Amino acid sequence: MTEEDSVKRKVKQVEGDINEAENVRNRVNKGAWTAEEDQKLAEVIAIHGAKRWKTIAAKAGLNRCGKSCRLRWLNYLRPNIKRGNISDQEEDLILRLHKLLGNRWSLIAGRLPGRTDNEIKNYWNSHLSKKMNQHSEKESDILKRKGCKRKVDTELREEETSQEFESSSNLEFDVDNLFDFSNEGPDLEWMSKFL
DNA sequence: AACAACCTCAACCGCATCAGA
DNA sequence: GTCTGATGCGGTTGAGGTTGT
Repeated sequence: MTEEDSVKRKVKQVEGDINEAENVRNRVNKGAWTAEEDQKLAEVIAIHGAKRWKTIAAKAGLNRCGKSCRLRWLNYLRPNIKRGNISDQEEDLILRLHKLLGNRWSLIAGRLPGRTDNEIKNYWNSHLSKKMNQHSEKESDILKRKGCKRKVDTELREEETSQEFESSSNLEFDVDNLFDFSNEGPDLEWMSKFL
């Protein structure tokens, strides 16, 4: 694609965004969903399937944009959604997958049945990122003081905490299944080969 | 009791990519 | 090959709840 094409595309996208923004200002509902909206959306999806979100929004008589309907369905209304209480095993899985994949939340979520990318992203940002920071701080602290002949009690305790963190990661799960990326498309084939 | 600070999570936004005409 | 609308993704925001002072 030439630079000119890319500029044209950009302009179109901006125009589209402006239109969407105007729509939003004029008529589209925003903010928290009501039980009534949820029900309407679920009914329409049951009939027409979870695709053509703009049409679904219109058919349901919701003053919502398609994007909003899609998000609501995927993160809240979809069947088999697990809510709350991420288990230790799930947390461990998230930590490992994040180490491997980075912030590719949808891929990570794909390995955690019933969990959404949004939920995992939120959980990471509110719980795990802090935990990781604390963990790495402890590690660097110990490294700094490695010259000391004797470890003081507190340092030992910190090491124990660190070991607890590591050992809590030794929960059981199907590694082969977890790290089988063969169905994720060509961009992750390298990972399958690598593993 | 009142207020501020902090935390959580649902929802929105902007952009990239896909798919069909 | 190009255009355009639809979809998917990750980052960000903000309302509401909780905790601390």
